[in-house]
Amino acid sequence: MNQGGDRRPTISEVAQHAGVGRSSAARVLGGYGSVSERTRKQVLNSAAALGYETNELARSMSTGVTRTIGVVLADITNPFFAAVLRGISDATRAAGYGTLVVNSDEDPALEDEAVRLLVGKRVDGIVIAPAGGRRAAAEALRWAASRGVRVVQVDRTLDDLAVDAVVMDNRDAAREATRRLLDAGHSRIALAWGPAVPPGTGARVSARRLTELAARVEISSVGERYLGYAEALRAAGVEVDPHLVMTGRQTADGARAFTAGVLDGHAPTAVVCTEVEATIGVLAEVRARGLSVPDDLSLVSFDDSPWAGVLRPTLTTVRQPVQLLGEQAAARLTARLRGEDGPPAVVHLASILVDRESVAAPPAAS
Amino acid sequence: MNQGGDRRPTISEVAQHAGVGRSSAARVLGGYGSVSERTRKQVLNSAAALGYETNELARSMSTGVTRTIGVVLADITNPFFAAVLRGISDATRAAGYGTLVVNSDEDPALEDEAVRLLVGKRVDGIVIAPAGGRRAAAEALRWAASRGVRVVQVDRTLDDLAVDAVVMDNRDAAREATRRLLDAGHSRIALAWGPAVPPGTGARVSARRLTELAARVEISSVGERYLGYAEALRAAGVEVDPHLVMTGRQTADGARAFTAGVLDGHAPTAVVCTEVEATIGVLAEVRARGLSVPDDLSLVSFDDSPWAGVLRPTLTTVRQPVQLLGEQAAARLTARLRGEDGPPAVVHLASILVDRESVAAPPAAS
DNA sequence: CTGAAAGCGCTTACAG
DNA sequence: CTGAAAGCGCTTACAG
Repeated sequence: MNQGGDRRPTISEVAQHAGVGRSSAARVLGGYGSVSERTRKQVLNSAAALGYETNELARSMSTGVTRTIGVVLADITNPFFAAVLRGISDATRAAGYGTLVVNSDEDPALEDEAVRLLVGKRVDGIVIAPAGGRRAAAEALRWAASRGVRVVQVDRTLDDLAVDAVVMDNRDAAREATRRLLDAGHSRIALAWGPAVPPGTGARVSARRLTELAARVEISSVGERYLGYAEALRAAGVEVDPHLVMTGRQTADGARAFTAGVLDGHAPTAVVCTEVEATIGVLAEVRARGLSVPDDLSLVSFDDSPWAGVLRPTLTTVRQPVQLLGEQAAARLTARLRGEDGPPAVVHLASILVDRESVAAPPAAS
Repeated sequence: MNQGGDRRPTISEVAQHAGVGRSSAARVLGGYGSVSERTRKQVLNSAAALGYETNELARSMSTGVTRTIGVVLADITNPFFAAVLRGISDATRAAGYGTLVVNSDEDPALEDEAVRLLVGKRVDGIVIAPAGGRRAAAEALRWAASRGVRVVQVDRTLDDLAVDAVVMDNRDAAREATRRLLDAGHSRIALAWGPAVPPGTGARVSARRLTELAARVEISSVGERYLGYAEALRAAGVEVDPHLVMTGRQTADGARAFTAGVLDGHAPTAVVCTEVEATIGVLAEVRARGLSVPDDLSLVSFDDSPWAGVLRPTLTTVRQPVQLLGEQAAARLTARLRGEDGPPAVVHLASILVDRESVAAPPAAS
């Protein structure tokens, strides 16, 4: 059995062993107040002899501070969120905090439950990538924020939630990506994926409706990317063709189905993929048809990955400083916890476009 | 500002509001003991009215149980560990636990610090992929385990640490992978990566020495993979050629350098890649030289990824149920926490070989 | 500088 | 069933 003595010595025991009062022992072990050099030595010796380690739980109980922050992300299995978490975790660790993670799977109900769990555990603050679109209710989150739990949003923002946020400049990034394709001579440019159409809505939606969805209903990062895409097209005098904007299920399979549909019709000559999974879905369909990137279809994707440099062709991608995103969010949070004041701010991080081989001129006769 | 009333109501306040004793209120809110239907109603009403939520911290303080488990992994940015964490997190959440994660970056010092942090926060148990090789000191971990903190090892095991473990059957998997190559007619088969040679040792090591490193010093999963590779070769009457076993820095760049070296000499016709990063390094070098997989070099890799199906050629890989690995580890831990008794067990999970296009017969004239 | 007391918000025996 | 008391292991005022 791996028992072996469950008890850990307490301050009282150390004090007794050292022959000093409890408060004195607490002062040296807790690192506050002042004590004579002599008693400090005695206490330290006794602590070492007994193998004393402070009980953070008890400490938190009396200080009201846990030095733990909660993190709610869609799915850490997604490389994007894994990197965000890494950034958060590194930054908070450096500041002396522990990190409690929960996956929300983009499910508002799970998210609410996660937030309640974290608040119940008395985390000092929460970093969250809110699920469910800009106008999501996110009751637990709003409740927590209003009760004084510090929260910072990462990657996405909610309407009417006045707390700090750190996001990528998604609109800008998508505009650049689209422009790269425009500059190469394309005008029929697809987007995988765009704003999701609420189930039940007919599949057909106007460009105007897409813009509305993007601006109000969609997860803000996805919405911003659509907006950037549309802006780039319009600036080049190209109309947004709703057929070329994916509005179905936001998964690799969804992207693949979208690609199949669009390739069967008046096909695009290029595509912007806003997520790794979108890229994978698009490529799967393109390859299944024996088509070639970039000869038949040019492609720009988001979220650079080590694989992008090893695929053939190598992929032109929007590289986002994802880990930095997490670090900044955590930094914002710890600053607030340190008492930093001031109105909520939203920090935008710029991305860079990495040119590789997946963009070429459109096929001659189209 | 997002303050707004930092105070949350306590049991005492609810009791007062309900006009009952503190203990009664505690009984209904804590869900223990027995109370009359009447007082239960009153308490519940008051709790709702005041917006009472139990303070888990205080509860933990008196029960000695935090319902939180600690997880120490090398790097969650690695898809393998991300999936492990996901599995752990799902399983523990279902069992009502929170998950505190820390990255160790394969650094024993960071790992020790992480374990201490977790023990300080009084986690109920720890799931860890120990860094530093089978014989690692892992002082904090051994200390924790000996003090009654439940620990289970995942993906790797330490010598002389008598606690549960859940691992992949790495030796078996590597044997299969190597055999696939042997069956295709290869006999010069490289391994990226194999056991790391401690810095300072000359680059040249014998096959015997490699086996010793694999069995005793190397991280157990990596060691097992080397052992499986060697067994398959020997079973086919092929000698292990130490030149074909990567012993340098275990990174994508290290794998690339190894590939370059080996391709400059008496080149192998096939390679087994035991990690995603190894695969990426090998492919990078192969492509830089304009060589073709599988015409010039056959390849089997570990850790299936969505990308593997989209690369050309698609990659023959060993698919491991990584998320399951995490789930099982967490299940083991929660079972122990529930009081399950018995000697420490190590659970082996089988992997399956997914045949795709990256294996062919060796080039005719070699 | 130092010690005894009270308090953090729960749960756990202990009487009624 | 119900309430008052003690205790979990710290920190925080309060006297000396």
